[in-house]
Amino acid sequence: MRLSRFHLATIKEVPADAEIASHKLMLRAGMLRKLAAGIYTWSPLGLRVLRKVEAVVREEMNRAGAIELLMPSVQPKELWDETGRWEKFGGQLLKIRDRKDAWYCYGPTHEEVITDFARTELKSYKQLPVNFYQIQTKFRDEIRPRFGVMRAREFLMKDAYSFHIDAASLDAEYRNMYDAYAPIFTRLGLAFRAVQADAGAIGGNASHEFQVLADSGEDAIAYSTESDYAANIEMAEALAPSAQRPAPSASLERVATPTQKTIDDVSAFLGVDPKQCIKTIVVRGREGLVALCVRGDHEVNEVKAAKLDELPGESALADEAAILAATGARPGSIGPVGLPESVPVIVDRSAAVLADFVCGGNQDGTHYRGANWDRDARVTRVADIRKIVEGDPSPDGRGTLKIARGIEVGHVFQLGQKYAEAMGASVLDDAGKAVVMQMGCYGIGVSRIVAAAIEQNNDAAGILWPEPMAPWKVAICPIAAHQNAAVREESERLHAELSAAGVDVLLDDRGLRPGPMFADMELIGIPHRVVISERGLAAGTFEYRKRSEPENRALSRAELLDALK
RNA sequence: CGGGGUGUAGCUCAGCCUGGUAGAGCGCUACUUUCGGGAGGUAGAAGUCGGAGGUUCGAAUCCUCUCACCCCGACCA
Repeated sequence: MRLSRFHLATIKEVPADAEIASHKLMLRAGMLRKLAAGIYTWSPLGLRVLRKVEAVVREEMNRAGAIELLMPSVQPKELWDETGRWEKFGGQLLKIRDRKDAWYCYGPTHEEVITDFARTELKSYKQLPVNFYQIQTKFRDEIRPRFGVMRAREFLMKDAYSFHIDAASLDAEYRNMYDAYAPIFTRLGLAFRAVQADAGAIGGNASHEFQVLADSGEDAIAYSTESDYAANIEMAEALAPSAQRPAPSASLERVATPTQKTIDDVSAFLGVDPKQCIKTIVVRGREGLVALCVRGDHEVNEVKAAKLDELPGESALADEAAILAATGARPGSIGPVGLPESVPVIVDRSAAVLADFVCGGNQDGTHYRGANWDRDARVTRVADIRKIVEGDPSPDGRGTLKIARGIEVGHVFQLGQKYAEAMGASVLDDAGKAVVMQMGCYGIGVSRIVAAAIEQNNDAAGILWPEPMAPWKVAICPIAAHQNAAVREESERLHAELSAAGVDVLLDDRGLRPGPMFADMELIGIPHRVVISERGLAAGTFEYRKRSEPENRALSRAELLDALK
């Protein structure tokens, strides 16, 4: 490729609204252009990278036995009504209307469409198992898109869906996909970790996420110092403390805390460790309100809480008026002591072993000290409802937990029969009996991988692409070619030779001065650079530099070709 | 959804408080000198000041409405 015939549009200034390295660099390198919030044009340069990622994903999916197809991005409402997700999916679903006023959505995911496809295509157990995938544009109307293509509304995703006669077959394919994902991210040069995950809105049983490790990641993952345990912090179990609850030794006493509402304020005011306080959160339950109690230094894990039987499947804070009506106090003074019978009190495992604790007084401007479970406060149930913190014991009993940040680039789910059941997707088994199929689904955020790779691989000069996703492998940079025919000829010859050898090579024939030319090649992250100059020609060597290394090397022609092929 | 902020040339921004002929840097075009780490000179093109309405002799500037975008929050008990 001759750069003079390509469209490269790098910029020196950092665009104002980019926050993180990958977003800044993608804009500076001219890979992206924003059209609207969370909606981007991929420039020719950006697209080259995106296509390379796509190619690796496609190759590994094919290798793992999945079959590619392509589904429509616009989907009729009727299909989504069948699973109830037209309503349940919420605001992320972009709903649109056609000229006849019929409703459609722009697909945020394709369980409905693939299940519809499967129920008409698949009739016999002999056609199973089968795994269909596509690489396609999705749209999710995110509350707050940010960081460029890291969290965009429109994005490119690889989504695969497998169909099975039974759970054992699903399990095997789940394992197969899990095993196929590691080589994808490894080939793309990413440092990643597979973690146990919550199934979220997609639903289902087993679920793992593949997280690229990066400080700018939006997810938190917990991992053990001693074992290979790793889980999204939403899922990581906080074990029950081994200690038994001490017997009460203090008597219950109401104290005035006129302006102290937060745990920090109350504990400082009363001279008590936050670990001796109970934090009470009031959420909307299935019927009425539910009180969630955790230790003062802990936080409620909303994902865990949402799974409680007492909650309607989501964790939403109660509004102040409802809290006041039910407890007699406002947030800041709520506690488990003396709550009405109608409010279940769910107590976290760590909170349940406290004695003589401080908690809200259910009367504005007061707290209790010396409170005790059972004696003073009713316990409906003890459950794991808090977020783990660093230093908690690992749930597998080996080591303690640490927390790292991650970018979710892949997610595998066992859906079970959730969609097949709702949409009536069944096949005949070997006894001629209709059996509802088991399903799995497996996603990879293709466009997000591009951003994640940059987060992990950049320096002051720009991007350092892992070779498999670099827009070109080699850049040829002629110095002062306009005044030196030999430089021109040698550059052309090397370009032709490498191209013929199948090397993805870029000849920078724009005629720029060396400074801007080098700056551009470094910014866009070409892994290998060869400088052709009068100096080098005179010495009979090529000046070669690896993007990841600080020094040039003088190579003979043979050495150079060897290094680049 | 709540709070805060910003919309002026392709990009980054100044000008607005205190109303009076639209600015800078980068980029772009032409010519020229220069040619191993984002060069210099000369000349030039380029903006319905997000949109609508209002106040005023006069609005980028003041007022009202509206749209878009950005940031923070949405675990506070």
